[in-house]
Amino acid sequence: MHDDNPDRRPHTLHARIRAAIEARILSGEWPPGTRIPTETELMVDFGCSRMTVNKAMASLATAGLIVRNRRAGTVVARPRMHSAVLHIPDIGAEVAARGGVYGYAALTDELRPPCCVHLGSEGFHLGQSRFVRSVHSSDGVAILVEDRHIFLDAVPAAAQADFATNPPGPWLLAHVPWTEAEHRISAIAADAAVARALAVATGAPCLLVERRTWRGQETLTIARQVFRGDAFDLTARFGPRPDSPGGTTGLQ
Amino acid sequence: MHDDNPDRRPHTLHARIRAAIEARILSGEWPPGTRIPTETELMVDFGCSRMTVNKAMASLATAGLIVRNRRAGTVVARPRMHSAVLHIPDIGAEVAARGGVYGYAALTDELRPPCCVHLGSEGFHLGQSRFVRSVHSSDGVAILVEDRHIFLDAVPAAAQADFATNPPGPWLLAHVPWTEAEHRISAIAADAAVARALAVATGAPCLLVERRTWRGQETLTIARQVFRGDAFDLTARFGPRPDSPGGTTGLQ
DNA sequence: CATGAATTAATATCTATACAATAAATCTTC
DNA sequence: GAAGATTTATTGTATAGATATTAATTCATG
Repeated sequence: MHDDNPDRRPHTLHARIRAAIEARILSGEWPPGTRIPTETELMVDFGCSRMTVNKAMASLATAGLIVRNRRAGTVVARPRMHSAVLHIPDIGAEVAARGGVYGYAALTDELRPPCCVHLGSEGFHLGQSRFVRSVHSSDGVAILVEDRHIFLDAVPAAAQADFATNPPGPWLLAHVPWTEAEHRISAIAADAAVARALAVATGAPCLLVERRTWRGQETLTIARQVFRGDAFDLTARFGPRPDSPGGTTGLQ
Repeated sequence: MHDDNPDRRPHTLHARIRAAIEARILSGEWPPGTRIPTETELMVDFGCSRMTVNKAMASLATAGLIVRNRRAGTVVARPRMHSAVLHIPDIGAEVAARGGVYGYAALTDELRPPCCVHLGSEGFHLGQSRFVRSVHSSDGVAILVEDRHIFLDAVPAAAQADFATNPPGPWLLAHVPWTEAEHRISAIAADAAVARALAVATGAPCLLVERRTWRGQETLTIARQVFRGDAFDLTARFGPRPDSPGGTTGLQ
């Protein structure tokens, strides 16, 4: 028995409408903030009833792709920090939320030619990237060492961004819509380089978060973050159903 | 400005219908497998149109609480292992998936009187619990030390379960519906007891997962799992929208 | 009995319409 | 021109009905 829906085109009308709008958002044709046609206009465009358009739009709204307001209309949502169930941590915001003074310093910032990058045991062939190694601190205490690759094919704007004083994580979240992320979390012992950067003993337990983020098939960024084990934890709070609250991160 | 919805009762009709059915499922009045009244019956019960019932049911279905089939009707879904975005790991299944021989041994199994339990820096007053300390291994190598409390007020059936040969995690997942879970993930150094149980050096990096699971307001279980840092990682893969694939765990 | 055709019970989708709720825009009045 | 009232554009919810789709069941036929 072959695939029942080979062209990936949903067969129901409201699903097709949803897919059409979603495609324009994810492709970047309708960037965040773009005003989307009204239900009445879409009803004419697609030659169907408003209820059908409404079903498609309601689905996009609960998915967080668009924001709807009575009278004001519907706009493409900007990428939201807290939308993910295990959210992508913004260390600066976490430190500030606890009243600490956040510090950021870039140690390395360079362009890297297309190469094979290793994540875990796999190797990937990837295009030119901007590579930034940075240290993040709270009240002068180093908390996190981060190695980040941003792939310029997928995110050309990253070539001009200022990562000397601004951490790349929040910049990416604010500017780049993503469709998928993978976190890999493990415990490692600090090696000499990490121990020096974090001012801990060699062999001290650290939390390693390796993250890869995609838009569609395209890899946007790969991050390798090493947190001080005694200063950081990751917290994810969620329900078995998708409408549940998102996660948080916490400094101990 | 006070709370706009103090009684927590949704004001729209389809949301009230959804809430009514959801309540019966979560309370256990309609356990998994129960046949739910047809749309036509509910339409009469609630005195509304079938479309309104349909909207409520469609929402429950996408949330994964019910399973709908044409002609066959609608039944309460059974709790699914993989529904959570960061899923609750079933170590036995993970080991088996990699062709390893899974081992489980309970070190302690006792009833504990109502007391205050500490999780992180907070203390909670909780009822009588069954406490099980166990070691999980892969091919004879200890991977995980787990301390688990199961609260008998919330899960009375746990008093009779056999945890001498069956790990409590999968038993809970199979028997107890839950509404919310919190994971707290950090890196710690192995203390003497953990080092002995896992056969690693004292001070070796370990991944600590503290998990608390609720049904409604009631705490079902608290688990403290210490994984060998060099043998385990947690992987979460997800999208910014709720219709994305779930997470996995992995043994390295 | 076995096989296939017809029936039927249930969900799935779509339409057309109505009215409610919200907030932006506009107008009135001082 | 500022404050308040009114209009209006847009989304949100609900209804009643129509038709499509699916799969369990029953029935007919060999």
